[in-house]
Amino acid sequence: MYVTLPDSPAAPVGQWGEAKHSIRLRSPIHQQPVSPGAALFRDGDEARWLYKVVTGVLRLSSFTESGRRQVIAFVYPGEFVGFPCCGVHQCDCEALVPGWVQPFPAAALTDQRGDPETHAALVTAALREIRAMQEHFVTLGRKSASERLAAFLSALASRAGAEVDGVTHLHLPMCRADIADFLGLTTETVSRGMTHLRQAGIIELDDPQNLRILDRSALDEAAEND
Amino acid sequence: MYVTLPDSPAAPVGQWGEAKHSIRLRSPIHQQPVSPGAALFRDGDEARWLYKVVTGVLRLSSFTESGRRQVIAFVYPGEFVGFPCCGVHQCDCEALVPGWVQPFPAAALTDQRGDPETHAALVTAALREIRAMQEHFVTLGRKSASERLAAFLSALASRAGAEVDGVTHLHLPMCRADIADFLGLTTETVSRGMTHLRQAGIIELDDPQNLRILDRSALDEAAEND
DNA sequence: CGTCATTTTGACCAGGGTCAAGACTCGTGG
DNA sequence: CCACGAGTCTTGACCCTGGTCAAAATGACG
Repeated sequence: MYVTLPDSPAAPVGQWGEAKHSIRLRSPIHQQPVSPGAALFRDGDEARWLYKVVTGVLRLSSFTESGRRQVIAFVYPGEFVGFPCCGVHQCDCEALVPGWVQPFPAAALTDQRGDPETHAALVTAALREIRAMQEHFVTLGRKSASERLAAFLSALASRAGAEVDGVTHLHLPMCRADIADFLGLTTETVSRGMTHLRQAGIIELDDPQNLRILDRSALDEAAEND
Repeated sequence: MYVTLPDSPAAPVGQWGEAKHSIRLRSPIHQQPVSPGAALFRDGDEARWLYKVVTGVLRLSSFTESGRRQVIAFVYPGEFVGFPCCGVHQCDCEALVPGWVQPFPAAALTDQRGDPETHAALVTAALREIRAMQEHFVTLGRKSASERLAAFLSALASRAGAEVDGVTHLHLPMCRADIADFLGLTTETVSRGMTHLRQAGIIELDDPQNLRILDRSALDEAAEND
């Protein structure tokens, strides 16, 4: 039986609100801070913990033996990260911005004794992960560069966009290289894609990290057809 | 509490042996046959069952709204298929060759009451699925056409290759178009890739569906570097 | 104001997609 | 038994998307 400790001091509420489908869980483990540069875990690490992002954004990445990087996912508040296989983490996990994560014992994934509520939440999250990855397969395998970028921005807008007067404001915590490595492109191609979307009047860039989506339906169309 | 029925007549042992890491489970549900052309389930179907492949090979595929196909996975004996999200299947599932599958109630994924053994096996399979998908991301996002094909053949050889006198014999139950849609390529590129591997002395083709891997280490090298 | 990292833009080129034609296999029917 | 046709696979010619290389713009920071 787990010892129940009081929750750590109230979850810091940052710029990244909790996602709508978030599952709230009481947990005996204190939240812990994450900061850019320091890895939460690395490929090959023994997986003692899974984490739920409370605030901030994490980046999962995997490497080829020849050093090429593939960004597996960006993880936003309310989402879980660190699903192990054979008790071992499968990729590197780093924070893009300072934030807080809530650890959960990895054993709760396979063992329903202890906290059944946590167990159910973790399994549900794993299934959601599988679905998200299947959708990303289509993006990587069957979409052009501009379609990939549009699909990416559209998905991010749904997760982290702030709608003001019919215009969606979107902050990108990741750099162009991160986006490129997520979409299977180069930074140059991502940059060119941004320029095209800007020239088409679909988005507006305040600076490389902050943009406004002027025409959401055009963006969604660009994500599908070209 | 589940009603325990006797197992269906002995599992037919076909050309595709059970994978080494297979998890044996007693189950109350009868095995069912699958044949090419008939879908086991389709994208959007209510997910009442998951399936463990006993014999045969299945193909999971997903479609763009514009009709482009992405093959998500090929599923070999011993592997599970049909992980739902929100109670719904996420892609189409068809058999490539006649075979048998063992159904498991989808509820056993999220509900630990009933059969805890099945539950644990399904969760473990889901985690294995996540790992396999992460590896495929690297293939789709960061490998050239020839690297993808080599990586594909190498992976298949590990799963389904038959070693005879130091030469790995491999039967491909899927057509070139299936391979292409799995690797994010075209049939022509897959075909050219096969020719290159053949001309390099790495593989030998008896016919399009049957090949021998003459130099496994060269194949693995081609999968990584080029 | 200088340095450094990131982003953008341009010029060039090649990997792989597209289109088209042949080769090969297999099933069907005359 | 052979002709025919459909489907799959292979090969060739061409060209476009997007990668590569290089340089200029932009911005952060000491």
